[in-house]
Amino acid sequence: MSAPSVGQSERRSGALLEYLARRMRLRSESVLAPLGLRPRHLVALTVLRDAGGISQQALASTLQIDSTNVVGLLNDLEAAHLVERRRSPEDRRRHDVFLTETGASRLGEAECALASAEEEVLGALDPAERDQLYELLRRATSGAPANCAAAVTDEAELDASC
Amino acid sequence: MSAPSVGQSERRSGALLEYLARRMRLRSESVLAPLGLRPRHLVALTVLRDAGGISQQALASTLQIDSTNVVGLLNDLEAAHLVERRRSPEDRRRHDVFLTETGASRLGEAECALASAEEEVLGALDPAERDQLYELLRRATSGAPANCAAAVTDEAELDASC
DNA sequence: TATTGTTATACTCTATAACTATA
DNA sequence: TATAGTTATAGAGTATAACAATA
Repeated sequence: MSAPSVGQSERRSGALLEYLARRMRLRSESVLAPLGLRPRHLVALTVLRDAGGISQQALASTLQIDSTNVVGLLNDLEAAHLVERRRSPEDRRRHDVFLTETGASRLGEAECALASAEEEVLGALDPAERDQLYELLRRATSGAPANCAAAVTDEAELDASC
Repeated sequence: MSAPSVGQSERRSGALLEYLARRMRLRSESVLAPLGLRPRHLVALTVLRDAGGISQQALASTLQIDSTNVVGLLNDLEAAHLVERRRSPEDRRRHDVFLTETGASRLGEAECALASAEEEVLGALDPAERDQLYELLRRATSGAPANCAAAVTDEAELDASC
């Protein structure tokens, strides 16, 4: 490959995101393994740091994974004492999920260890561009994840436009 | 979740990328299904548009997937007449892989159809920011995918720095 | 009756090992 | 002997269906 540009004609970010995320995930795996974490554990911990105390359902919706799989994910993390399930006093069906102190510090270590993975995967970008990318990703992921239902209804119209 | 920021303390893009790519993949799936494509097919086609004629090994290395899985991937795409395997005249062990005209136009349709998925997933970004993101992703993914071996050796030092 | 969480299970994706053919 | 591609197969990851407890 001689300086290839993946996806030029329609300028869609989809394939590029998939491509870059895969590279990052592969490199992250080996860095996270010594900490007993997998990439999806990292994402879950990261979400819980900001949204601690949410229910498993809400967590599933935020992570966009099936709620049945949240069970296993939390079983892993709880067994490692990184998160805690507390039966909600308001609604006894619910479990509120919290990051433990151990979990918070483990997450910090993980993010620290990820420096080398980023170094490699984002090597083509200079520090300023990496900051820019981080900021854009942060803003994009901060966006309301709840607008899915509304957006789906517009789908047909959008498709016709191009 | 009240305007959460996923990953603030160490400012690592890893979890954000994984998170955003997953959202994009999930939305892409339903958009691509009518075209008989899956997200990983799209990535493969996108790479082949720019690097047509490469061997299956090289494709595996570029896509960062195991070469055994390239077989099945290409079987799918070849059955749909989107790519073509040609026995290399120089080295008869090798298959050179090419995007067909059908493949190129199907890829165009797919990218077009992905507009709605992007609209939804990148909804928090304005058009200028989306262009900026696209450009950063394009540059990051254009970087040499061959430097893995070299970079791995530096790993230990980098880890110690933070 | 609807919802939260759980289990069991099937399906997809991916990786490992052994094989064929060319070099 | 080494490399390109293939097959078979086991392991993760994910989704679907049925169930228990609570609302």
